Amino acid sequence: MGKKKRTAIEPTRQEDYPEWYQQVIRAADLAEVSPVRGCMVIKPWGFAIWENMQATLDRMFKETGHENAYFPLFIPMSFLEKEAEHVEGFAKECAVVTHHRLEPGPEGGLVPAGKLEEPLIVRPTSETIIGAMFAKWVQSYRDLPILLNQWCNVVRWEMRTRMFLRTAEFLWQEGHTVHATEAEAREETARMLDVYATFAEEYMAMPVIRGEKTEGERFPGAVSTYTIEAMMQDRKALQAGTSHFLGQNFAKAQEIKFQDQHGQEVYAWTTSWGVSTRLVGALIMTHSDDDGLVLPPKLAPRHVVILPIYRNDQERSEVLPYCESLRAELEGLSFDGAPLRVQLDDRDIRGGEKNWQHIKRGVPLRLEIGPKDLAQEAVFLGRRDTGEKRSVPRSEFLANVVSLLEEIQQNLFAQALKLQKEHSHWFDDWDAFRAFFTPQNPERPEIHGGFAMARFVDTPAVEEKLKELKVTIRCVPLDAEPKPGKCLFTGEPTDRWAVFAKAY
RNA sequence: CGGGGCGUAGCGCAGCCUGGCUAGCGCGCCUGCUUUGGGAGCAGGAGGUCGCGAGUUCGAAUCUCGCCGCCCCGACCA
Repeated sequence: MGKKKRTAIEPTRQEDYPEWYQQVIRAADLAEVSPVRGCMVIKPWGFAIWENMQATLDRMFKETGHENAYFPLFIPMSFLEKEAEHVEGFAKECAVVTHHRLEPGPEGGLVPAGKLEEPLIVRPTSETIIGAMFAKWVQSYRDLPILLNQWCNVVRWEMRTRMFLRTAEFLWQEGHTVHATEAEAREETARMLDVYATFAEEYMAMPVIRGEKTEGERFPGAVSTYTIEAMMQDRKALQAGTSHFLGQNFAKAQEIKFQDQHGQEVYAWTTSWGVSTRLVGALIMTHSDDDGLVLPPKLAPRHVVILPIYRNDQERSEVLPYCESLRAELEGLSFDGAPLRVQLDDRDIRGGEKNWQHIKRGVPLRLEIGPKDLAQEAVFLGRRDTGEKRSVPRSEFLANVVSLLEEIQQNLFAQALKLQKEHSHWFDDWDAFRAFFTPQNPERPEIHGGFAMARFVDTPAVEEKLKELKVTIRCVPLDAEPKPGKCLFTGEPTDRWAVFAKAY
């Protein structure tokens, strides 16, 4: 009779969004903080989601002509120093290795010994080390393009960390390519942004805005940075992937040059692009609800979990074979080009508890199978995204399960798109813009704001003004039609406009 | 790195201000019985260097100082 329905996650999103996020991760058993400052342990369920992301992206990279390779974790400090903007961008957050040995200390314990002649940086990104290799590999226009990708970990010594969204060490992929012409490199940059956007929308069911970063938000050393931006359920923006056109900046810094068709020695054009385990955080904040994680079927480690219900050995001996055969039939079906991922969970714990575990972990479909279902040749189906529960004839379920998963995938996308649209507005008026981003209760800010679209001129003055509101320019959408008028912040005439939001 | 909060059993917390029996409570865990279509009930039980280190004191979870970690806000960033 409580006025509030009990939710699996407390607090709810409305009550305390950041805490809700932490609790979802715990309840779904995705990850834990580790004894190492700023670093997380990704647990099997969380890692399985990442593996599914990896598998799909890896296939997409290969379909676009890329090959995987691996470069060292350690980068000589002098490499990082080569590109001025690049150094400045990363210098503040680098882990530095200075010794190569440990010796017993004077009062027990160990002390570093064997000082390195040149300190090594634990890679925050690999432009420089890969560029050094590119310089060796590229001599002729016939060597180009080189299209590489690596899956690895990187370290950025962050002041403030959040599980999946920002940790000192994280997993990612970084693509690095070299091209003979600017046009080709630009095309590559655009192609990979498109791969990311497609992945986000079709696999993560997460609508994104494709856009270009302004000067202040650009990758250190890049000529242009492109991004996909997604809206989380607290209406903050999350940069979910970036693709950089590096121009000849790194080529010049690292002497990546070749002889073209005319025998002229020229600098090459490079790109880089990456997505990280941050995508898991994006996934959580896009779809999950007050009962825990909600997973889009295409990335769910399990599509269907079968929960046998029985009271005694007699019933058990009848129910289990029914479940087994159901599993076998389900595994014979295919969804998104692979066999259905099915779990038969016959652990000896209470049904209610077990059921909730799978709800909290976001399994798209649950089948509760007891004697009644056997008698009716039916399954009792629970659907995670809508919460709907109903009995369905077994044959009908088997005939429809694949399209049902498709429907869930579509539904999650539609819901997320609806949220994004509802909280995206055009602004011509500074006061309205400010009101949009000002919480009602500054002590304990409620969920507010969203994506604001407005005209602007790309100057530091604008970014200063935005700082007061804790708002950033997310991007200039790629499909932005020029809209002549005045800059919302400075009043100067302009036809450029951008998406503004509070961001992670 | 600046401001704020927190750190007591696996999780969530009380106790601290005003130092003093054996450090409690809820959930979870183990055992038994009863249950069983829905996050079970009863009984019994296990589990704690009270974040770490110094200090004050006859005596510290409690007071003082230092350090570490986590969370929130800021600066910075994927």
